[in-house]
Amino acid sequence: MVRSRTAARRPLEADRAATAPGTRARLLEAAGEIFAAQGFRAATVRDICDRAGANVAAVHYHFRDKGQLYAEVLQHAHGCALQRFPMHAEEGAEVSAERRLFLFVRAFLQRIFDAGQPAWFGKLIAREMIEPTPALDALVQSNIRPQCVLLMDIVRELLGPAASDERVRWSAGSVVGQCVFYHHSRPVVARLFPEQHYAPEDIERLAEHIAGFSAGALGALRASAAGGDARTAPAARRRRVR
Amino acid sequence: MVRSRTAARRPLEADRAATAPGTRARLLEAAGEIFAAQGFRAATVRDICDRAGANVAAVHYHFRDKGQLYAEVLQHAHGCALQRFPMHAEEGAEVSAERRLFLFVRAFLQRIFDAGQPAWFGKLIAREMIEPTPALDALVQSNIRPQCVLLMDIVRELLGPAASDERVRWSAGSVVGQCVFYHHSRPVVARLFPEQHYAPEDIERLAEHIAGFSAGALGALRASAAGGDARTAPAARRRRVR
DNA sequence: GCGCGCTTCAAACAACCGTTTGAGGCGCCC
DNA sequence: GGGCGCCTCAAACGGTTGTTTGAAGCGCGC
Repeated sequence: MVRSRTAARRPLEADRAATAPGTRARLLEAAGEIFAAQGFRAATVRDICDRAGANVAAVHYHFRDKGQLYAEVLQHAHGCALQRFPMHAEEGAEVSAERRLFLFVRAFLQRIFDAGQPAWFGKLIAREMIEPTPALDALVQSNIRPQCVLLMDIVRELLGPAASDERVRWSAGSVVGQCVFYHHSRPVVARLFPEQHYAPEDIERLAEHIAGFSAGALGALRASAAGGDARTAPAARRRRVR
Repeated sequence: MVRSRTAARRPLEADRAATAPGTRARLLEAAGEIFAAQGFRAATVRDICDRAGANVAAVHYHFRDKGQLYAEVLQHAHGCALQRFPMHAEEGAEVSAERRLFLFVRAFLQRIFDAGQPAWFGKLIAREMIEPTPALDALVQSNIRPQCVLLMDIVRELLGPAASDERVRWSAGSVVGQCVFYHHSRPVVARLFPEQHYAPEDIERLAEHIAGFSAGALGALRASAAGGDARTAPAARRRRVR
């Protein structure tokens, strides 16, 4: 059978990756989905090539082998996620710390549960958590660390100046932990609570809960650190979030 | 070659699992380590049997197949972790909800970060999260769900009777999410905060933070749900945890 | 037209995996 | 002691996997 061919009208000296939806690009896309869904070992090059509409030998031709294909998929996914999710929230001028916390949480959830193009990026990262590869170091430095300091600034403001670095760090972990929980532990959550869904409006309400939960906790910690509750520090007063 | 045999002096009607360090028990132990280290798919029954000092056919004999072996490993591991770190640390009679929350969190962390015998338990669970196997259904029903309702009872008590089921569910998720975060995202946390360690005393302090963070949040949610903070409901008053 | 790279193809190769088989060892009880 | 379960063993059976092969398709410059 002959597949419709749209490809390969290009000068000799051009880089392979430069052509539009060539076999190589389709392989990268298909491999990303299948690696994310099945893991490196369980994914088969035959499945990948089938989905990409390519021959089995194409993997050996365009990439050296299955391992090299996986490495390039990781870098490709990293690049996609970087340009798709810039870290700054587009809100004007002065915003309260509570509001910024909510914005951070909502954006975090939206990225994680994004059903768009690189939906498999989050899963690839989750797999890196269990079996880290050398590619993780670069990802943490360039992508994750800036988000981390952004959150820690918000948390420190809500905790007040008396909070220790360890307290700030742990509290930031508490916020992020709540966010990633519903993604990383989704199989268990789905079995315990089938009524939980992840449509955009569900994400919005979940973000409100997590931000409200965390703001309440940070306010309480600030108050209790300020010496019992004999005199509640000014910014420790609880406010309705949103 | 003949291995030293200490096994198999038992009446006919006895359950197989009752004998001491028989082939079956050695298989469970070896399979746990290898499944945790390599994942279900990547682990081979030949590796497992080699480490257990057993024949390849032993898996088919004692368990039906590789999948059944994995399922029993999961339940065995969780059972070990549960009885190794029970939540009720020989504490008498009446315990406050805050105290029970702390006990729950600490036991949860201890099970996950335990460096002792079933150290691979946490890794097995983490793998199930991103790559669920059919064995997960049974584990959730028989082992995880009871823990879940236990936590939800504590959370509901701290949230007060006015809390909706959804609020209780999400708040329980917030507590568990904080706990699993440091384990599941350990590669990232280690790169961001190399100073974070997980010795028993670190676990203790981390448990205090998570329980305090959560108790503060639940108290704040209870107060804000009770109509602003014009009149704080009796049990909504924040108490020092521990 | 013709040779020349670049790319794709079907088919096969070699290795490995989970599972099964059938024979036998071993302790136990009648 | 002889039959009977329980358990273990080496060996092989299909099936699947990643990889390789050699031939062919195709555009392009001469």
